[in-house]
Amino acid sequence: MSKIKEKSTNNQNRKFLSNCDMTYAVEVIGGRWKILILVNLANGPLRYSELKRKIEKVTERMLTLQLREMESDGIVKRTVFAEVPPRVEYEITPIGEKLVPICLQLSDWGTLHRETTKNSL
Amino acid sequence: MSKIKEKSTNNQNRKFLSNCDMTYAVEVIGGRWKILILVNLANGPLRYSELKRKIEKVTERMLTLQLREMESDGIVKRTVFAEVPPRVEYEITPIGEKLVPICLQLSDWGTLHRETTKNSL
DNA sequence: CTCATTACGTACATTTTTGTATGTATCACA
DNA sequence: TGTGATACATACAAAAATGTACGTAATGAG
Repeated sequence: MSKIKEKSTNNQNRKFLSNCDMTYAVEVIGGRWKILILVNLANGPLRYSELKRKIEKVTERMLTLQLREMESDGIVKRTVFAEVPPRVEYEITPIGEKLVPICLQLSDWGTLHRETTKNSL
Repeated sequence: MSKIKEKSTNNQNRKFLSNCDMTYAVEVIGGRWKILILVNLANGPLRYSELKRKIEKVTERMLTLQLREMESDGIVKRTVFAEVPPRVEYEITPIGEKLVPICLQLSDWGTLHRETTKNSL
């Protein structure tokens, strides 16, 4: 906003102003099941049915939908094996990996927040 | 899940299993306008109309709704001054502050992700 | 021949989120 | 007396997300 010469807080402000990337990131992980999927894949690839079992409450439809979105967002990779019965494996992509530590921080924050607010609210 | 003695990767798994906190955190920041509000408040308190001006596309209704939710989630504080015309200021709470750096990381990730995928997708 | 398994697809219903439009109280100022 | 500013509220509508129920192809096991 301010035109040209400014120092110290300017880097911060830059980031604040490029908020689209932030909103964008939240959209990418914002689905009801996406971060659960992400962290479940953090230990290595899993097939569809394994994911289904790990995330008990998700329906097949939702699991499929979220995986497809994550795939087209480039954070998971889908591999089909030509077998019968079918076998499909999902794994995190390198850029998806970079989300994992952030998710863990969110988890920590969530824990902290719960502990904090259970006393005050 | 596994009952008792396990070492190395166990801490990781613990975190992964406490995924509720993660989901919870995503819900807290998941509203369409919440992180924008958050980072706009990161430099100090703002009044309603100032927020409105900074986040141009938000409607008054949405701004109010999101602020109310953030208030009841304990990440922003609302202060009413008994003046006419009315004056209401919003500021981040200490625990809300702790979300800011995480949001910035998300922003960075978003930037990176865009740069990466614009070539490959 | 029948049944189970796997990884989905599809139609439809419900819920949640977001948006649009309009109204309101108070007071200062012209 | 009329107008503008502020920080909302409220009714209604549209859109997006999520859920429910059921179907499907291929094949090996019994």
